[in-house]
Amino acid sequence: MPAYSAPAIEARWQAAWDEAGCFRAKADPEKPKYYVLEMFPYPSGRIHMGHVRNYTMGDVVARHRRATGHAVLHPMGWDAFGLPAENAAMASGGHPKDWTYANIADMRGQMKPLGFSIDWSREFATCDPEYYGQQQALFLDMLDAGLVTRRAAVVNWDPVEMTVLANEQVVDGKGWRSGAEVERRELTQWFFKISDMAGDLLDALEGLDDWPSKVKLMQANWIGRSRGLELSFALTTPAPGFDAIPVYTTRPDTLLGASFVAVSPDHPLAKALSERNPEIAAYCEEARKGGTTEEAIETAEKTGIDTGLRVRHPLDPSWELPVWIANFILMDYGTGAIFGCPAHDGRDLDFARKYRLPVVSTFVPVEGEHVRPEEGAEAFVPQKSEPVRYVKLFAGEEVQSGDAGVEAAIAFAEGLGWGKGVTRYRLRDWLLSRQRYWGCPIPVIHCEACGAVPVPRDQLPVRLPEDVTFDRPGNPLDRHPSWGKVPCPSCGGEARRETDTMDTFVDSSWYYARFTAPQSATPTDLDEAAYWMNVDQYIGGIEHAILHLLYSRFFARAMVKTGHLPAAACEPFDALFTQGMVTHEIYQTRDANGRPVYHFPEEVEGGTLKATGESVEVIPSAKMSKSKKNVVDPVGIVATYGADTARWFVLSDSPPERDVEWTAAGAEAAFRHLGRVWRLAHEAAASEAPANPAADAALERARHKVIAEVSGGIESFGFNAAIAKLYGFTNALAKSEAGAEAKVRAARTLVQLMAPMTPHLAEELWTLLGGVGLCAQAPWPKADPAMLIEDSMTLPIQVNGKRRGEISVPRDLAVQEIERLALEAVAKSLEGAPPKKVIVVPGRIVNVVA
RNA sequence: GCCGGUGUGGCGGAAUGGUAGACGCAGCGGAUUCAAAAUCCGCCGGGGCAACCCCCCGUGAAGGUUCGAGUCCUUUCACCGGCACCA
Repeated sequence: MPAYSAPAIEARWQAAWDEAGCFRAKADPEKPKYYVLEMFPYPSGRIHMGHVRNYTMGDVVARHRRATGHAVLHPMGWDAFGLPAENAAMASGGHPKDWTYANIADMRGQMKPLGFSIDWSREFATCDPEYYGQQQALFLDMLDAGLVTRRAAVVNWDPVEMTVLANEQVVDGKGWRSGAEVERRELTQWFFKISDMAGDLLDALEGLDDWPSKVKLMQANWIGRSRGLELSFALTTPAPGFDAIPVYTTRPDTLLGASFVAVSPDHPLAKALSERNPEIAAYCEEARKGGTTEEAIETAEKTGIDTGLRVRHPLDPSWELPVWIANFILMDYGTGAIFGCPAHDGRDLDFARKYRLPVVSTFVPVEGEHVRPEEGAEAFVPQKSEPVRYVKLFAGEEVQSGDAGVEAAIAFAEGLGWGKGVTRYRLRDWLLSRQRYWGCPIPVIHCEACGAVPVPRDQLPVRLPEDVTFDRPGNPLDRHPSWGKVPCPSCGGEARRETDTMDTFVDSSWYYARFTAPQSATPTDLDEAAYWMNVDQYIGGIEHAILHLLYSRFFARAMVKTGHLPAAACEPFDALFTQGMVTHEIYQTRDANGRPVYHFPEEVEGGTLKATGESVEVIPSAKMSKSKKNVVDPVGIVATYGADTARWFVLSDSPPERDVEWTAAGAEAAFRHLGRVWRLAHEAAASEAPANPAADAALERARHKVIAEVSGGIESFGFNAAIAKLYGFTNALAKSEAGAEAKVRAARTLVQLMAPMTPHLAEELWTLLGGVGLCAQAPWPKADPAMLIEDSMTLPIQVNGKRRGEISVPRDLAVQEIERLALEAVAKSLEGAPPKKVIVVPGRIVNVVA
């Protein structure tokens, strides 16, 4: 028997699959179709274990579906635009294009040896002009359909580099390279009008039965539908151009607890006041420092400035409230102005305490002790569904839920005409402009006479110029000598190209549709899209739960609206699975100054550095990252153990939705197990043992059971559980005294069930065990239901919920008889006392209440 | 700060409200071997007991619902993901 050696077999079977064209996606009217897609990778240049895990899961699904008679589409591509390519160009002087395509070639070379059943003929990169040209066509159609708009938006501005920064380039409120304090600055930008679809995007979540409920919940909270009141506070102090401040509130029932009105530093009123009042201007400038992220704004210390203006309370003409400008009010949400009710909002309370503004409770709990916020307690913010007792009431009942209070307040305000109930969404329009080079150019030409004019479709794609340099900060498109100078398509006069490129989320919002016809001369081919869409199973990281998935759902709707997808594809992903990360321990020593120094796992052995013998500190597992050096290179693992071991390991130890910790011992164990299967298969193939009726029947029973368990495990994404069952069946086969024929049959089933996870090993042993053709093309085994039924079973007996014995009974024994046997079995524990009650859960358990 | 998730032996983890710890790793004992590697067999949550039986404790912490809770509810702690220009 030859020893198990992956290098000897894996390349050979990959060639055999290629030659047979096993993985070419072919429409077949005789078969149900199945489209399985994993989120495509960013071409960083190296694949990592997270990729291996993600694509292995998709591959298991794809291979299993092929075996169960589906026409399968399983494509791969590259999410190839983005910042890292420009950063690399700045750091080492190359060109983003060269860097990106070289990385793609490297990564493809690292991926192919893993044996994924991918239809590589459909591969594309989003930076291919053939792809982004179609994206420009889509953009123009969306522009025509009224789905695109242009207006001002706030960006991170680095005042030293004079350039826009991405959020990740802002560290502690400062530019990552210049170290200068970042400012929030307004720029005119392009938007997709996703907020027009907010209601539909929210309501349609309900129909996504095969999405994780946590993802649907996160999306629902992100879209954030709220019912509230829009009202205006009339100014009692004159202000130029303003006689009132419109405010939106989701808690109009707390209006009698209002103690101030506050506007965003970006509010028109704040801007107007800044022009006349240097103190206010200075405050607004200060408040605009720091990054644009919601996190930065929410966690910053709350500050404000009293404008000196006063407004009248709508419920009491004699009641005046001060108007503040405050840094925690977002201009993007509602009207950019609020009324503060410190008693029932934590942020307002912090603000009120800091600036000694009044705190007035409007409701208290219905019962129980309650310390009011005005007496020093925390803000009282119960769930809106919870009933509370109103102590400052102007509408509805004294005791009512917050929801009822809100509705009563809205009805009251509408009745008197000083406010109106509105439904608002937290979801903002999708800002798609980026002031960067390495992205899809926005196909628009700006003409002084004609405005923003679409590039004529016959001039697409608008290609990125290649003669650009990255020796300075800022967008090379802006400073390119000739690229931007074009005649206006409308009047022929002098005009300029738009130099903004598209957010890379645009690229990944429709690639799933492009895979159905990747060479089409239009964005999609409707026949192909109608056949292959929707994606039956989408697999990727939980970090994409909100933005990528929401944008893709929006794009699918936009593509339906512009005629690029059939109506049925408006929800592009039928089923979604979010997998966990691959983690690893971190090995750290310290340099002379006590700063941490990280070491790669392969440099460490037995808690010490191989090179110097210095002992390392082991930090618990975290997501693999280059900076912490806790990465394991799949290429090395494949070279040492083979692709099958890597694939088996990433699926075996953890449930797929959870993180998995890569350990050298675990990889070793996976390899040993594959070797064991290898030996058992060879032993079975060489066996001449005569039939052994009892053992043969037992093994056959176990064979049917494992078919049922593994099939169910794969279908429900219980890959780790399926693998545990395969371990169990391997043990059963090893111990079995069955004859040669039964053992060969069992071994053949074993390798076939393993084939989705370890396809190369499976092919080799399939052939050895007399399997016909390629295992990759063999039909999936079926379990005989009759073989799955056990004749007798063990029932545990509890007394007061604690296990005190067990009985073995025929599976269809009458309940009375089970009860009698159960009482007999636990007679000792009952000490002669008659039981109060006996609960028999047929087929499960008996509980005696003593 | 806000939204979402996770927490079970030395470790990764299993368990439709029904025998907690399947399966694997590590460890321990044994077989095989001149020896080792490889392989095979057995044991393996904590405590009590001479001991199989048996008894007590045990699923981050504290309460609750239930005949019965790792699982459901409330509070709380820790860690992870997202927060709109990282992908």
